[in-house]
Amino acid sequence: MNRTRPLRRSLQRPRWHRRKEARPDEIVEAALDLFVEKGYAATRLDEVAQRAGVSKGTMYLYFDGKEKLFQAVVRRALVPTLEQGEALLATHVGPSSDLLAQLIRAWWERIGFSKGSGILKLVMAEAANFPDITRIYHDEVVQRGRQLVAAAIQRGIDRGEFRPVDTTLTVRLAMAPLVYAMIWKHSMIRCDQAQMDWNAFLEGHIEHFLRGLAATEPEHERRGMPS
Amino acid sequence: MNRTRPLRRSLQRPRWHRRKEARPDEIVEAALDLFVEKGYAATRLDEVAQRAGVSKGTMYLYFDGKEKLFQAVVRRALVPTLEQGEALLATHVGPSSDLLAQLIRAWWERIGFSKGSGILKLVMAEAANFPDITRIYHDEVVQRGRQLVAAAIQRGIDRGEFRPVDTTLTVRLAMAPLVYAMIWKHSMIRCDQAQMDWNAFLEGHIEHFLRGLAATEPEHERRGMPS
DNA sequence: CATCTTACTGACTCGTGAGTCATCAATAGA
DNA sequence: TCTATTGATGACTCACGAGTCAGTAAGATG
Repeated sequence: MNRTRPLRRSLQRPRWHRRKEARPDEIVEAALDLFVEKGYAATRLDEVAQRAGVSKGTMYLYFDGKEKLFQAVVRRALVPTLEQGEALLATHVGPSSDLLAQLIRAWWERIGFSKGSGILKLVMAEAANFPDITRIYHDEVVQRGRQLVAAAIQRGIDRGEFRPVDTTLTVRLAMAPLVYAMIWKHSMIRCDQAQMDWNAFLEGHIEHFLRGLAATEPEHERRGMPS
Repeated sequence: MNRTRPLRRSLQRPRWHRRKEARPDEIVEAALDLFVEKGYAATRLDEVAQRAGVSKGTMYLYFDGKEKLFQAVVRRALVPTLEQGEALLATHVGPSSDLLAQLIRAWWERIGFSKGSGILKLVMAEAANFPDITRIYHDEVVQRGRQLVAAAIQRGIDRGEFRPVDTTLTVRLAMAPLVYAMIWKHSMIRCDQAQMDWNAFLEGHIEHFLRGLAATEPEHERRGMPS
C-alpha cells in the first residue's frame, strides 16, 4: 500500500493515466459546486465526473456512492471553517465592540464569501433527508461559531460596555443577517443580487447591531468606519 | 359546464366517487407538506397522492405534472401572504416604532409560524432549478414585504424618531432574523429546536433592532412589553 | 333496467441516473 | 521486450419514479 511513486504531476495531458492520489480533492471540489448550484438530488454524478475531469467509474474508486460524496463535501468545508474560527478567538484580544465587529467581518470573509457559504444552503435544503450531516454541521460549525460570538458578547457585558442581554438570543441576532446574506446570495442571485452591496449590508449590520447592544449611550467608542 | 350537483360532502366513506371539485386543495396541501419536508426532487408523487387520499392518476386530472403542482403550491401560499400583508399596511397608522414592531410581529404570526414559512425554505433550496418560481416569489412576496417595512422605517425617519439610515439596507436587517428563524426552524429542528424560544427571539430582535434604530437615546418610547 | 357520464383508479411504460465491471493503457520491474 | 500492476474508463444493468391510459363504479338520465 506504499504509494511512493515518482508521481510526475502537472503534465498538460488532457487524460494522463496513473495520475495522482490528490484526485479526491478535485472530485469534492466539483461536487461542491454542483450540489450548491442544483441541490443534492438534481446533481448527476456524471456531471460531477465531467467537471472534475474524470469518469464516473473513477469516482467510485474514492467514494462509496453519492451520499458518501456528499458527506465528504460537507466535511471538507468544515476543516478551514473551524481552524480559522478558533484562530480568531485566540488572536483577537483587543477592545470589545471592535472584537465583535472583527469577528463578524472575519466570519464573513472566511465563510460568507467563500464557497463554503453554499454549504449552509445545501445543508439546510437537505436537512430532513440527511439528519447525520445536519447534526455534524450543527455541532461542528453552528455551536462553535455561537460560542465564539457569545464569548465576545459576554466579555462586553462584563466590562460594562454592553447592556446585559441574553447571550443565547443575542448571538443569533448577530448571526442572523450573515445567515440571511449567505442564503440570499445563493438563491435570489438571479433576482436582486446585482443591486445589493453586501459589504455595505455587513457594515450596516455591525453598526446597527452594536448600537442596539450599547450599554447607555448609542455613542459608544468606535474607531473610524466608512459612513 | 354547470357543476350544480347536490354534492353531499362530509361522507365518512374512505373512497367516495364523484366527490367534489375542491379536491385540488387537498392535493396542494399534501404536496406542500411533503415538498417542505423532503424537498422537491425527493418527494414522490405517489406519496403526495397517498397523503391526499387519492391515486396518482387523479392528480393528473388537476395538475399537468410535478412542476405545475409545485407552482400551484407556491402560488397558493402567496395568496394569504399578500392579502394579509397589504391589509396590515392599511390598518396600522399608529405611532412609529410600535408600527414597525407590529408589522414584524404580524409578519411572524402570519407567515413565520404558518405552513407558508416552509415555502421560503423550499423556494430557496430549489431556486436554481426553477427560476420562474423564484422570480414570482421574489416579486410577489419579497418585494412587497420590503416595501411595507421600508415605508414604516421611512416614516420613523421623517418624524425624527429614527436615525437617517439607508432604508434599503435596514429593511433587510429587519427581515434577516425573521428569515433566519423561518429557515432554521425547518432545517435545524432536529438539533436545537427544543431549546429555542422563538417568541423570545422575536421580541429580542424587535427590542434590539429598535434600539439600534433610535435617533438619539436608546431609550425610545415603548409600551409595556414582556421582559 | 339500459345506457351514458364522470370522478377516479392502479397497473403499466419508459426515460433517467446510480452503481458495476470487463477492459484498457501507462509504467515499473524483470 | 515482456509481464504485472494499477489508475482509469465507459458501456452496461437495474431500480425507481414520472407520466399514461384502459378500465371501473357511482350516480344521472330516460
